[in-house]
Amino acid sequence: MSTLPKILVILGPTAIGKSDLAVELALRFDGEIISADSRQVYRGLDIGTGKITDEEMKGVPHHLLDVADPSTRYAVTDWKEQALKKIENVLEREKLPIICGGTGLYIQSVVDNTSFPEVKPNETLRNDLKLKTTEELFQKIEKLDPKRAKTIDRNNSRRLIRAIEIATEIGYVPDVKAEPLFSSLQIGLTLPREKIKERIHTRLYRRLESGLIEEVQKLHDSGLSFERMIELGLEYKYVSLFLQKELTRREMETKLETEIYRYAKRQETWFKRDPRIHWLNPSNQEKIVELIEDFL
RNA sequence: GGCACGGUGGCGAAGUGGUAACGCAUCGGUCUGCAAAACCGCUACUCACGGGUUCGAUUCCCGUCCGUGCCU
Repeated sequence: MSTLPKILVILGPTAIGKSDLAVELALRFDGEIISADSRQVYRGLDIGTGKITDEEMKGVPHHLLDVADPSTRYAVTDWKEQALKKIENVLEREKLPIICGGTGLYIQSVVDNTSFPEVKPNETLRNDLKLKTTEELFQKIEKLDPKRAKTIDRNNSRRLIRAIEIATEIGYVPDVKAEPLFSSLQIGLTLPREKIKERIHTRLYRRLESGLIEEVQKLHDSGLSFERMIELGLEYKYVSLFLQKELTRREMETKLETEIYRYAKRQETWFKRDPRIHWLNPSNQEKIVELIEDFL
């Protein structure tokens, strides 16, 4: 029997209805929500990320929203560190921590407590490596850590650079460790692809009507570069391109719609490989509640 | 009605007398500090239709249909 503290995880692709469900469950099981969304951590990214509003929270405390400035880079390790603290706090208050979000890597980092090498980004090294071809980068990591080279994606320069960064600093790339700190129940929300596509469509147009474009313009006016917003992806990326006249309104809308859909598919692909996830239709609340009761 | 050009996978777009580049989407997948990111793989037994020439046509010829532009 596990004596680890219990946490609940609500995950799934974008536009599936995670936030609403999480609030309902928090009310029912006396929980607090810890958002696991790599973009909702940024202040000012509201409409585009579908950040929950105060009324929608219905008084349920939400953590890890608006904890970073969008011009700075916030990464998994930042999130993991903060999330672990928040979970401890919630547990101390004898409430149920509910992690809710669609960023698989973040969720995994606390569910499995995966380790990340303690090597900080080395900008000078990165800039240097950026000039090399993936071929060259691969040869470099092969020399530094042949074991890591065996499994790394040799076409992915971003990964190659990080691996080289780690290996040059500590000599090799350490294996990932996973030593869970909590006992977690992961509930995955899903719907047929067609449904997801539909929901993405209507949600996008709702966002456009509620001022998505204005939000991006405002962020830009306040000093956030289009370049950075393009990095942030999806809504911020394509609306930025539109505002810079690189896309027509129509092109922006259709491109964005398919990109969001593709993102949803990537999320599903990520989650699919974790057999511990209990997949359910978001409207099947009875079953979800039942699962949680059994778990608690 | 005449003249011209064109009809290639879901979309865009190459191309050749010997049997179909590429981009996007679709579908599948990867994942050791940027994860809404980065990266990988698959996908036209077929080139509007009918006939002809040819050993062989998507590619040449004729006709039909459709589209676009120009002209009367």
